[in-house]
Amino acid sequence: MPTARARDRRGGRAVDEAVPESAAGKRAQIADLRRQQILDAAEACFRQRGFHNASMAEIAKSFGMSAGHIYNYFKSKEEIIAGIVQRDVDEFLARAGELHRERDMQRALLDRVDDGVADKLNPSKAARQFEVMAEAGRNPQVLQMVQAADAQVRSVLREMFRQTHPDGHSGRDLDGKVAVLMALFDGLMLRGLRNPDLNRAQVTRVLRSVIAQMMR
Amino acid sequence: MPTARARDRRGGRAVDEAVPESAAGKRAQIADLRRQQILDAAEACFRQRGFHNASMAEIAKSFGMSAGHIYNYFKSKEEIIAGIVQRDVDEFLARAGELHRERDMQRALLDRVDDGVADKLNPSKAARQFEVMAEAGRNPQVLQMVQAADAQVRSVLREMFRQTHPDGHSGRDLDGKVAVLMALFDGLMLRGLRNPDLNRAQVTRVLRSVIAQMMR
Amino acid sequence: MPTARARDRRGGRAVDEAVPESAAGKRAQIADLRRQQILDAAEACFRQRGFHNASMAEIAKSFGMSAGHIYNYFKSKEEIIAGIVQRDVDEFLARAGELHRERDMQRALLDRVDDGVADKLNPSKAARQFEVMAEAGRNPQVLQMVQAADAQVRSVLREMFRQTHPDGHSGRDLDGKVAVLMALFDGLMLRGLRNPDLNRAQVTRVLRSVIAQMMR
Amino acid sequence: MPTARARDRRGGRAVDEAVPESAAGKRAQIADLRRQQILDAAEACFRQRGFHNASMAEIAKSFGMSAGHIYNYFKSKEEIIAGIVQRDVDEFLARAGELHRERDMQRALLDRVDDGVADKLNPSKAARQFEVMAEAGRNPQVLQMVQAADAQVRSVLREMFRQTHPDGHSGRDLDGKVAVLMALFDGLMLRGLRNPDLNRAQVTRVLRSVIAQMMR
DNA sequence: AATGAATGAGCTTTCATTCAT
DNA sequence: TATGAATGAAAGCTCATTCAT
Repeated sequence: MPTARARDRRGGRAVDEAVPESAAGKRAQIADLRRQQILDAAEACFRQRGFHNASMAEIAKSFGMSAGHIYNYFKSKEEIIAGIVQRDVDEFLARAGELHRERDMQRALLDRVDDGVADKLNPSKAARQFEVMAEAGRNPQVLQMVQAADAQVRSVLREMFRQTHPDGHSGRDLDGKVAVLMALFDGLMLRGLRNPDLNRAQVTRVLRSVIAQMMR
Repeated sequence: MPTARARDRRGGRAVDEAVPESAAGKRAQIADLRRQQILDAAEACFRQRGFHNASMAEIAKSFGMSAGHIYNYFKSKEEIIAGIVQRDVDEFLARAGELHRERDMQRALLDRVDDGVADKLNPSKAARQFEVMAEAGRNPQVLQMVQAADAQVRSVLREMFRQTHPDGHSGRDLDGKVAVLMALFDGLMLRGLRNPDLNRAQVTRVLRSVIAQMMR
Repeated sequence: MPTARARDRRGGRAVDEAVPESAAGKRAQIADLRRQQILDAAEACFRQRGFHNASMAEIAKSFGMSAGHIYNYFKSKEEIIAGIVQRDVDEFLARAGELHRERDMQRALLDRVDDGVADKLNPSKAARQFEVMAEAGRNPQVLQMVQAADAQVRSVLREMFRQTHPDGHSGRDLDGKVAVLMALFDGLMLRGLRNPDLNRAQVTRVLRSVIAQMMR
Repeated sequence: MPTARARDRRGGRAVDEAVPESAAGKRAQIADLRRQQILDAAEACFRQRGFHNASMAEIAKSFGMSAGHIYNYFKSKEEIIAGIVQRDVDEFLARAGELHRERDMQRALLDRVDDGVADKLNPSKAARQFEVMAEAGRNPQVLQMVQAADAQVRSVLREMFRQTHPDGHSGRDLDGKVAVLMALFDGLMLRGLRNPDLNRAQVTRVLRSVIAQMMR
């Protein structure tokens, strides 16, 4: 495997990289790849066994790296956890960004309810969210990360409400509406685990109707 | 629950318990007390450090018992976790029971929205819920416990919807409505952690209005 | 059970005890009974689980005594082990005593070969002997006990050889013969465990013939 | 056995091992060394304190390894015990193998009586045998190992008896003779512990004569 | 005499982390 | 860059033993 990797390095360069790329840049790029591999592997292990039951050796072995080597890319297990939370958070923000770029945000949101429900009901994604939230309860760094991301999303949604009814939505309850809207989706994650037989189509229907009314 | 037990003792058992309560009875009483002490201490430790970071020694020391002695009351750490989840679940069911005993369940629910919101936004309670849900993701015993309790609550809420509109609530979306209603409250737990500045009164107002419309 | 025991105490006295037996004597007797009960229970537990895997609690529970109470009769677990070894040793000596009291010791021994073989091949008795011998390897008190008993048995067997051939058995090899004779029986214990399919009758036949020749 | 391994390396592998032996090969070599060190240390500790009184920490410290590191070579303490039993068994079989390769097995056996007696009377070797046998009484894996080895040795001895008297040894008592022959040696292990003053020369003399007669 | 609550030392085992190579 | 040998600190758990009652 080290051999294979070495070959890749020399062979592939000219094609997908700028010609005079510095050796340092090259190295940084590989380092980034390694970081992503580690995060991927850790994510899989954490999902199955939880943050504190998954061992570094396990993570390393799962993609053929030595445990010791991980420490060249992350200072500690904690930092890996933080890295994973960061990716979650980034994905979360990306979605909000998509919504934000739409012209009719309300319509876009309603169009996405189906996807959103499916996503939130996915039990394995949900389980990790809980792990993260539990971690946030005691790890200030993690807490700060999820709170910061949440603030950004709230700001997007606030704008959406304002866009819908420039005057109608009194500032008075705007934040409440945003909170309830977000709670609706967040709450689905618990639903998925606590009621595995839940019918997705039904939920989507009801949810869309509730949201539509909130926006009226 | 301790209250209930105390009632039993005075109320029902004059026959087999002498006035100077039997030694065996007193022992059982102390044993019960110890079990509760352990659960209380564990709860506190778990809240601060999580199920898997809190050690038995820590729990024991936190209320002055030796670690070894705990094993006279609980067979394993797992069993303590299960015991704590059971207490949560019991409390959860007790609330549903209260609702169930009301004549006008819809009105009772709306009256309780304020309390419900306050409860769900309590960050320390929320943190434990996440810990429990994360645990449920990999511990089947715990999963089964929360699912069973959830099923009971759902059945109460289904009845509430039916009571409101004997014919109006088509069976078709009944479960969806129940799910969304529960998701609303569940979701508040994430809100509380992710947005600590959330205004409770605002949320209550919006939430009450959304719920009222769902029931119409 | 304490009740039952109390009844025994009062009820049975006159019959099986001298009339004016002192209270102290009575107590000593009960204490003896308890000691035997403890040894019996310990023996059973040790047989199944070994000296060091059997716990005091286990032993106590197996016959309805509390663990703590055992310490009123034995100072430590070690002492129980010693007590058990002592009983083994006593039984061993009793057999030698029987032989010793016979007029024709050689004939008596040959008559007993069958029983001896059966006894030594009993795997559960054998297993305990090994436990004892292993213990003797590191516990001087136990070692001393088995060595002392062995010396007595050897002296009986020496006498047997002399009785058979007053002049023939040169002192020169007398001890060697005794040793080999004892080794024959001792060795059967290993045979029983290592070869569970061993045919007892065959062994007895061969063994008797070998012994007869040694005595000629 | 280590000797055998060393031979393999120099003799047979010029092909797949470069002169500066491969890193992987060297590592495997060190790993083997470590396994042997652990078994050696464990053997010594077990001899002094017994399987269940000797702690992993003790074993590790006795040759300067950390306790945790042992688990990189053996999955559990049980496995170490099994490893030690395996070494015993291998040695035991090696002796039977030697005998088997002789042309005149009977003569070879008689020549070896002296060594055999010395070996069996060695109290420290004997003590470990008892530990092993006691363990066999409750650990099926260990029991199976000693029984399998015993079966092999019996088969060699059966052949020896047949070789001596092609027709004379009726199949009828053949197994009995083998059993008694083995019991003689096995029994010496108990003799050595129970009678430390035993004169080895005497025993050898008597034993040789008894064996010779059995074979006649 | 008898209980069983309680302790504390010790056990096996796991694991994040370091470091020589 | 990459390995994996090695450590040491904990973890969960067991148990002989003591002691108030």
